[in-house]
Amino acid sequence: MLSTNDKIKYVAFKLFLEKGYEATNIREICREVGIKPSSLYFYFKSKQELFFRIYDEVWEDKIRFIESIEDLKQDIPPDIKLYTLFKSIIEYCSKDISKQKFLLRYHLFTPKELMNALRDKFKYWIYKEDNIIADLVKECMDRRIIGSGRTVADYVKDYTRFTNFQIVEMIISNIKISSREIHDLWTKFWNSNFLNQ
Amino acid sequence: MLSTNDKIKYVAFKLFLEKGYEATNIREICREVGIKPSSLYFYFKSKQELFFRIYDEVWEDKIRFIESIEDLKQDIPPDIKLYTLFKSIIEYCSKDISKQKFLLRYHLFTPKELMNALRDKFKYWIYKEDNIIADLVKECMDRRIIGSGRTVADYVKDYTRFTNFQIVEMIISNIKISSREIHDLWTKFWNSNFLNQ
DNA sequence: GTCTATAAGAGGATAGAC
DNA sequence: GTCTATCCTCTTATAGAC
Repeated sequence: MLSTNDKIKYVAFKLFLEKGYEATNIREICREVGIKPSSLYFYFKSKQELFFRIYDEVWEDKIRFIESIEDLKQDIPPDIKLYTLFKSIIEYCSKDISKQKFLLRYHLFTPKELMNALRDKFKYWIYKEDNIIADLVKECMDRRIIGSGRTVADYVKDYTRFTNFQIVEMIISNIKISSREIHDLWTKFWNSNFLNQ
Repeated sequence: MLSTNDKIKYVAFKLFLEKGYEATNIREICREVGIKPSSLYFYFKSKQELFFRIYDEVWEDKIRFIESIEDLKQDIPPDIKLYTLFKSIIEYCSKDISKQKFLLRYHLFTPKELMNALRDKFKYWIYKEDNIIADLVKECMDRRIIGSGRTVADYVKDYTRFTNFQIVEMIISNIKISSREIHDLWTKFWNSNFLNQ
């Protein structure tokens, strides 16, 4: 059973995703939750605060998932770890694409009144995600698995670009990527972008 | 010098793209145009009508561009025409990506009150675009340039999917695709999806 | 914690003068 | 064609009772 606080966030997330921030109003959220608007303001001091709490939790969930991947903590070659990370993220998104669609919506079409705060938050979370990837890339370079002619940042950029693109494809086409496809996509990507450079 | 009608559409397009339909209000459009709200209602009977007129014009512009490509009317092999069409569309989008970003926004995150009408309009325009591609695909099959093991519709789907994804990549990454890249992308796509099937 | 009641303003749209 | 003035509804948010 969800607490009132969680119910509000659950309903608001759904409406912010489907209808967008501006078109979603407090009354509708409250109607679906089964409370009066004044009660919502007991939990969240404004519509903006409600939105940002949800936004942060979407990212928190993703980062926590990545940090919980057991294989990344084991003594495994770092290139295998990069593949495992990619595969895990795609599987995480396949299970429930709505969180990624939410992020895409607000990164691509940010409401003006959320712009400044959202840009800072985005930077913060991307930095966290990039650092995890950068550590693995560094290890690959140290062990000479990939060339040192490019910077770590370049490799990280290619990796996140590749991963994000698969996510966007899943959102737009509304299809899931099979294990076989994940493997094929990775092989193509790894051979053309990371090896022999 | 733009007419008042065109000025309204120009300003409204910009705001509908950047702020979204719900967050854009008539008063703001009128302020930027330099008229009073009641004057806008002389040209457009509602906010929805204004939006749909803009939406249709964005598609009209794209279809008119495609129909104006001289090479598609010449006596050239149909596979070369398919490449020319792809190349032309990417160049058309490179010149001004905002129209495609507008379409992506409203196809991916459609305001509820526009949903039904927009779905019908979308079907109408996609049908037009697909027919142009289907004609070229049919010619390729007739001349045995591509295999007949798949339906025309399958080929068309692959083609539009491929093209649209390059457009989405341009929108999200905010970069343009060079002539060289257009050619390489096409070769890869053609060899893996159209030949020997 | 949840309610009723309401403030204060912004929204789309219209009537009718010029 | 463009204006002034205004209608009516919806919006976020708050005050204060229980």
